[in-house]
Amino acid sequence: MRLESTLSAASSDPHPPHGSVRPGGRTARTRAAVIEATLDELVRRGYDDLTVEAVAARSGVHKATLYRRWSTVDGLVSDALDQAAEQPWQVPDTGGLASDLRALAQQIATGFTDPDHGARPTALITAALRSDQAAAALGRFLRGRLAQATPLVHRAIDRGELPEHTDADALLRALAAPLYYRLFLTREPISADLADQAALATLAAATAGVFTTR
Amino acid sequence: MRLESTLSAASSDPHPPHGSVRPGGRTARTRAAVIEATLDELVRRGYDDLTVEAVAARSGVHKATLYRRWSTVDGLVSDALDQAAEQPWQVPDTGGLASDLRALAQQIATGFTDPDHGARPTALITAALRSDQAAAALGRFLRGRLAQATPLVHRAIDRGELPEHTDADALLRALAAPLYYRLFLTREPISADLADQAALATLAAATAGVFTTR
DNA sequence: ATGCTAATGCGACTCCAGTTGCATGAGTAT
DNA sequence: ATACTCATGCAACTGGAGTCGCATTAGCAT
Repeated sequence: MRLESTLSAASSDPHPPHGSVRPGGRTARTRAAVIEATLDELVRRGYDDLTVEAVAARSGVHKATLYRRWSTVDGLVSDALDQAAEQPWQVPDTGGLASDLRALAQQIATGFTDPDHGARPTALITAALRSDQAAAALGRFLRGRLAQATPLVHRAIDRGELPEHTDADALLRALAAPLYYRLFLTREPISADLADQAALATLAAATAGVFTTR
Repeated sequence: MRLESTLSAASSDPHPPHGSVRPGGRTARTRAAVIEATLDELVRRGYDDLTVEAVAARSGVHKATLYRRWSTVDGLVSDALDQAAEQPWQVPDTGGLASDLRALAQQIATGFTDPDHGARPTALITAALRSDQAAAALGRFLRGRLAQATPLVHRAIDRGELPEHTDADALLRALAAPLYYRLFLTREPISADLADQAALATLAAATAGVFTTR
């Protein structure tokens, strides 16, 4: 099948693949197709049935190519996570700490529970816990998100809503932990109420000075 | 007409649970040896290299027997978790909520970080996240522990340290979540300070009434 | 456009996890 | 103690994941 008159729309991908010597159109298209197929397979069949051959079949990329570039299914999941980490993220900025925390908690919760778009993130993180390599990628992803959210805390400190030496990382982890704990460790459903509860609990602890350093 | 067909069908579970028809000496010994070998392998080689054949070799139980009773390595991990859940657990009771929470958080933290005995629990839970079946066993384990700890909260309510309608489950999850989050999701080391912080944060939120129902 | 080379396609091959049918041994009932 | 049944040992077999050498295609430079 020839693509001579191709618009090479995929070549506008602002995220060139890893250390490829030839980051041109085909390589990028291959990566996009493979990640897409990986996520599809994850959502439809689950990690247990995620096989390199299935991804090869769905993506139209040959099995040997997948093994050469990603080695294993762990590599596929890791790369999908790294790509997710590259996506920009809009952190809430409502003008007040309480509403910011609430919005952030809701954002996290709906990101995984939204009936339309929640399946992929959920499947991806569940899958990430299934190998050391992908777990490392998950760690990178979560730390990246955390770093993007710290301004939220610093704004609150500047407004005088939080003690001077509040540890932004500790606060944000405290907010996210209960949600992730239930989603991926106990695998219980979470509700909007739980997200609000996490926001309120974090707010109470933070204003009490629990997250201040020294 | 075949009368025996219904009877035999009912009794022909290819993977009988531990309440076997013949729970006598050998079966129990086999299970103990296999779980022991599974934990050993998990700690020494990790889940990635946990293979049924390795457990068979270490336990001295034949490979086919393992496949018959546990099906896969997931089953081995699940059974190890179920056995862990059967172990009794001593919940702190120091006479005060603050010290109870602190002791509980420390107990959880040291349970995974103690250089002598922390490796097995850590390896076991990490492994449990690697299959749906074992994750279900982990859920059972965590919910069981939770249920055992609720009296701690009820004692505090009786002492007047917490609001009347405080949700014990919500409070205890809030205490444990940050620790598990870091141990098994971001895979960061945890310290005694973090455990204290979790206890203090939970205390602040609980006394503020965040965990009250209705 | 031409040639060079990285990236991918292709199919056969290897190897080991997992299965199966039968033999043997341990537990239990009578 | 005897017989019966379930659990385990045993070894051959199967299937598919993963590998390899070579052919083909597409990116990039001149």
